[in-house]
Amino acid sequence: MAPITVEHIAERIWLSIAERRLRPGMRLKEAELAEIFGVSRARIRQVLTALERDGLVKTEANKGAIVAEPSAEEARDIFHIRREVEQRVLARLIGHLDAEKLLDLFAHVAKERAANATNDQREIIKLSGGFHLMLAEMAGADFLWGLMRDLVSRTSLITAAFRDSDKYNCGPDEHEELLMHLKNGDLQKAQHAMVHHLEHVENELKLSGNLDLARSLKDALL
Amino acid sequence: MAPITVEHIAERIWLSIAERRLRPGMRLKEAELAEIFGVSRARIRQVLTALERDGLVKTEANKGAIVAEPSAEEARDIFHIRREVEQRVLARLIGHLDAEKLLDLFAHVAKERAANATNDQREIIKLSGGFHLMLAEMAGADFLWGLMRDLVSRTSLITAAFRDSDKYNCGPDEHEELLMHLKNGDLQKAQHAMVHHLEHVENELKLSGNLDLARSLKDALL
DNA sequence: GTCGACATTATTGTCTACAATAACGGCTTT
DNA sequence: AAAGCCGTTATTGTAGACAATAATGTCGAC
Repeated sequence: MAPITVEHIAERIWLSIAERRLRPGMRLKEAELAEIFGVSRARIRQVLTALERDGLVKTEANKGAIVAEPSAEEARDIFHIRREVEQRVLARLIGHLDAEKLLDLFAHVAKERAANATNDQREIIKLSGGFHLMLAEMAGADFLWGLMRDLVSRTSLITAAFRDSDKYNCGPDEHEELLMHLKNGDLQKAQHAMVHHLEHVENELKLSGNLDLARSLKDALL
Repeated sequence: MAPITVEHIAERIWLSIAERRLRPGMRLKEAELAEIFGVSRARIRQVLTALERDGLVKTEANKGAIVAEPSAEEARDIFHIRREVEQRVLARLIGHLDAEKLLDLFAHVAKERAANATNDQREIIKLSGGFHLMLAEMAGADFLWGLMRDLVSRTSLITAAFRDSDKYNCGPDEHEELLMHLKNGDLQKAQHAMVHHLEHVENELKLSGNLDLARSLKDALL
């Protein structure tokens, strides 16, 4: 049996948040999580600090951790910064790209397509974020990769919080279009496609209106 | 006496790195640090994960932590992203600014000036970074604030690694000029001043120089 | 009956001891 | 003598026990 690692647990929680099974504001008690995953509290503590770093949970001293409750303004900040980071990633990637990497990327998109066909939500979420992280990793820029991991996590949370439908769709088509431009070595078009892609995701969220799902108790009663 | 908190230790190490008393590549053994600061290893562990999040140290599984060794390319990435984030901070700040906050900001610059006058390096470092964090905090944007904390830390490291002179100078004059534009409510000029300020800092680095060896850990921290 | 102080309980924060792992040095072997 | 294997040692990873803190419920006074 595979060992239960910190990353494994963190991913599990991330997916639960992205799938809306864990809602913003929900409390995450250490002992409870330790019981569920069959590990010690020390391990859970590491998981929670990692999740906090990625903006998925918020912890307060002596009060424990809850699933983060992003505001609409924060969501816009995140998309704004993400736009810049992704463009930078592409600029750095252009120099490091070779045929093998391109093949890997296209293969990844193929997997996304397969997951979409079978409607496997969990897989779709993992692969959608994975595509963007893959670009950052191939760019060989550790700092940007770390930022992207953060931004992808936060985007998942935002999507879960502000999207109407249950579908999480960072579409394969737009990913593939992007790859075509990369294959042609056309940075500007690739960046443009990326920006368009992100705007597409952002525009499907209800960021302007009042958010109605999973607010805190006091907000719900006022 | 004040209790030794995690943040306190982290700041202490951050300052040592910024002052070049801890050099990139230097090993940070948990037991040693615990001894020096008179706390348990568990506490040190928290400190190291916090420092890793801010890009100041790099840890490898079962191999411990070392002071991070940023590359010149990474440095450029960091400055590039920081430029965007700072501009966003200013954009968000404009709406939240009032007379009291402006006074606090000017007071902060005055402190910077005082520290410069007495040539108190440690204070200069703290205040220089603090100014930028103050802007982010006043903007009321948690996400951007977190990013800025990260970026300020990394900038300190970069400055320590790639700068010739021992002076760390995020000048008060340029900070004050920025504040004047904010006071006038002129976002564009403020952003322009910020970009210029950051370029100024970046241009004083030499991105080909490399680093030399390490002294003892105790000496670096005392 | 309501407000406030106090005791109780639940939860997080910290420390110490133990286990696992990787670096180091000596030994054997060719 | 050099290279590779193996045992020792140093260092990190993990777990469980204990302490501190905040939330909750209860009792008493006005």
